[in-house]
Amino acid sequence: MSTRIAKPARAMRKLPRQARSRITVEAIVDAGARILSDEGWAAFTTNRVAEVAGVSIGSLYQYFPDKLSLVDAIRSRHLEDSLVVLRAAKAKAHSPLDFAATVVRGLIAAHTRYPGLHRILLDEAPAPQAYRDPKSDFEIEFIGLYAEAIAVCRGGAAAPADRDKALILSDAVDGAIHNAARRGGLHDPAVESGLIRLVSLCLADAAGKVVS
Amino acid sequence: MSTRIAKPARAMRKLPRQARSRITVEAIVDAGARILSDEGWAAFTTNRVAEVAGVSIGSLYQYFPDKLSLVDAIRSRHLEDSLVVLRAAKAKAHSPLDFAATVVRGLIAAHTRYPGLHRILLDEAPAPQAYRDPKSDFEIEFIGLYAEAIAVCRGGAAAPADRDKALILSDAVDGAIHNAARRGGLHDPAVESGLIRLVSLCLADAAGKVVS
Amino acid sequence: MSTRIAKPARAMRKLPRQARSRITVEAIVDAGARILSDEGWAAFTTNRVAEVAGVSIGSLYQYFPDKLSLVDAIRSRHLEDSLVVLRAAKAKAHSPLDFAATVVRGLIAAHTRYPGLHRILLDEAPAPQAYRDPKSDFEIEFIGLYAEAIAVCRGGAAAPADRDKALILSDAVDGAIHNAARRGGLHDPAVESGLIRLVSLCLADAAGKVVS
Amino acid sequence: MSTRIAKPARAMRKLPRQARSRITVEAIVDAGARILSDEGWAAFTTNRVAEVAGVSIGSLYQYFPDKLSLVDAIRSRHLEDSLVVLRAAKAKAHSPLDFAATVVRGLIAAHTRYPGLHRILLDEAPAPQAYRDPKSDFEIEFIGLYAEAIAVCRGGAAAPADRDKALILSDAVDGAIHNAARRGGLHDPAVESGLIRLVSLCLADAAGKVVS
DNA sequence: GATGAATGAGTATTCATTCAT
DNA sequence: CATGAATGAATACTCATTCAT
Repeated sequence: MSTRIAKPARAMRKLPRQARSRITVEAIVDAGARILSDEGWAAFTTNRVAEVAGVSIGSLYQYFPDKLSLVDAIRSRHLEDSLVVLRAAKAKAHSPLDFAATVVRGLIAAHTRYPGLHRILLDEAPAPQAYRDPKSDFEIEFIGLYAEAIAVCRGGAAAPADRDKALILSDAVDGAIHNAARRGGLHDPAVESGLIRLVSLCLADAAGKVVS
Repeated sequence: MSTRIAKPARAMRKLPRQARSRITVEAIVDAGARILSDEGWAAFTTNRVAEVAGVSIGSLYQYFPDKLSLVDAIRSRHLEDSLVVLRAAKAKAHSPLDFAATVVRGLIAAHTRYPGLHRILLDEAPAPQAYRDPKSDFEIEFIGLYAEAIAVCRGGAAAPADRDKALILSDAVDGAIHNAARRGGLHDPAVESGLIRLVSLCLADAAGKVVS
Repeated sequence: MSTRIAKPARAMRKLPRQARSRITVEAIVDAGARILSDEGWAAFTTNRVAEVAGVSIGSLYQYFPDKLSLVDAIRSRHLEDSLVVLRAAKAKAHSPLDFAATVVRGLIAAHTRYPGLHRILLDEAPAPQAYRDPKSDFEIEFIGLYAEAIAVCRGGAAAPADRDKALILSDAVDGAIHNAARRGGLHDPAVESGLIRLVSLCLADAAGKVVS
Repeated sequence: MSTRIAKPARAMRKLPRQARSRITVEAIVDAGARILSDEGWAAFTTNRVAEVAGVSIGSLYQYFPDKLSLVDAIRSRHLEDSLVVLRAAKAKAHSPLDFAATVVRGLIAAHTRYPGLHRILLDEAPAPQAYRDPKSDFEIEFIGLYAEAIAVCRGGAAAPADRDKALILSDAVDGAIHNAARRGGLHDPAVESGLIRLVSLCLADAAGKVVS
């Protein structure tokens, strides 16, 4: 969650069809993520990524038309993780508390994998145009999942206004998670419980219910 | 809110004493903010800032030891704006709805002045060390104001747990505002009303009350 | 002789493996020496060196981490020339006069190739740390050759005190050659004969003999 | 010895006539020498010199037309010290050993005062045109004093060839002293005695005598 | 396809020098 | 005379990207 992107505006130059290619691409993305996470945006140079990936700079450009497309690929991975969390949580939306707990714990876990990466992606990496694109596949599905959760919670059909509320809720959770990560307080129990409370409160309210 | 900073780690090289100097410094900061807002981080070159400020590059470096210190100066301005909003809202904290409306509208207004600036500051500009410092003067006062609002709302004395709740709330509002700004939807009425609802809900809940 | 250095403290960034690379590196060092010799330290700009070498500035930095390392490379060449002279002269050390004549003429010749270079290297180019290092490979071999010459002249074994005398003699010759070069009087016959006389006098004296 | 200069090519902009002016000029030269000696050539900026001298940069340029003229002024001081040594030694030239001891000890002392200064002046500071000028007042007197010493030692009248020999001897001593200073071995007893031996040897030889 | 040498536009920063006050 | 704010040409060095091998 957070850096909202799905279809990278700058797509990969060619889809890796052969096994060897796919391995190369993966090595590059891995190296990039590791450098970004461990050494920061300043150390994230295409030549260094190629070196760490054990690949020549020429090969890197065989698969990524430019530096930004590499960042996008790294970012996309993380967005997918967030989607997985939301998809899993939707099933529990009948109980605001269960939904909230599942989402919050899942997102905290997703942000724990590469601790440094998200801060860099958020604070230092230049965001592509598509970044704010509300029309991106990711954005549509992600907000849609929140909206469905609201509908499920209400026990009725989905309403257009649900998306508005979903948007606010999604953004709020995004801010809370990332700012906690920035502070290094992602695993503070008060953060988890406070955020779960916020989510269940909002979900219930959006669904026309009241939480005790 | 958002980019949390107070005392710029990298201070200015020399304080402008004479009137002429102060004008120069102001022109530089203004030019920097304008470039950042209108043209993005990539165009934010020290030489370009000096040019737009109508000042020589040497003068820029007379007052700012390096590029980052200029970014800090620009950032500090914005943080002060956010503090002003919170200070004003605290007085209305007895009514969750009034407090929420004042804070949300104030912050939206504060983010309207330089529409592009905050996204750049958040997404592209490299953040200094102090950025995540929960011990910064700004952070302490900002969170403190939220916590006091909770106490006022409850009608009792301030409790330590108030700060935890204030933190979550502050971060959530931060995320909602900035993501809306990213999308260009900062003035969507649904955003304003939805966020006001979120804030009053959380404030009331934190104060042990229930909102109808 | 003069600028005493052997292993450049600041080594090259990468060793040129391919033939193309070696040519590039050589072109850069050549261009640097020519500029230093003909136009002086002030004109010795990395961009200018690259231009004269017919190479891009990027290529220069591919092989030399910074400007100083280039100066070191140029300097090393010259030191090697001086060593060659001393090595050749040692064989004639049984006769103080022959040794003196060989050394003096050889050094004068070595300083004639790039007339301006040595003055620049001595007077204007910033000297690296290792410059005064008496422990450098160059210094050790260079002084050692003088000391051996003293021993050979005496017809006995090498004594520790020989190094002390070798040091003084080496430094004195260094000063005489370079100051003559500064004056443009390197080829004045009086300089050559006077210096030969000085060297044979000192060598004989150090070896416990008397020159007629 | 060494940095040969007398009449600075770039003279001072105006001679300080009034007492206040002279004090200012002295403060500037002092500050410059101190910075050069303590912090090196890189720290030797006109603005910094002015600051250390407690003078405005404008005032510095009132007395020195440019940076080089300041360096010249600092250098001249040192040359004067060397002249004083030679003048004192001339009286003892009847004894090669006495002359040699006086000169060597005096020069070593002169180079001890500002230990760092001479290395900088020699290794890092750019030398002005006049530097190698054999026609400079300093050079003429300095070499003349050596030549006179030779004549005195011989007990006869001065001969033209004496200057040639004086030149070599002067340059050799220069090299020995400065290289020892570079190594930090200026006070090594072996250096002093070795150099005294060299000087008396050459002086006696030039005067047609033999030293035991 | 892979390689890595080469490119060169671009950037932050310094510092000698001027000149309005 | 003194001040110090302002100037801006100059420079070392980086790094995304290309392309000959």
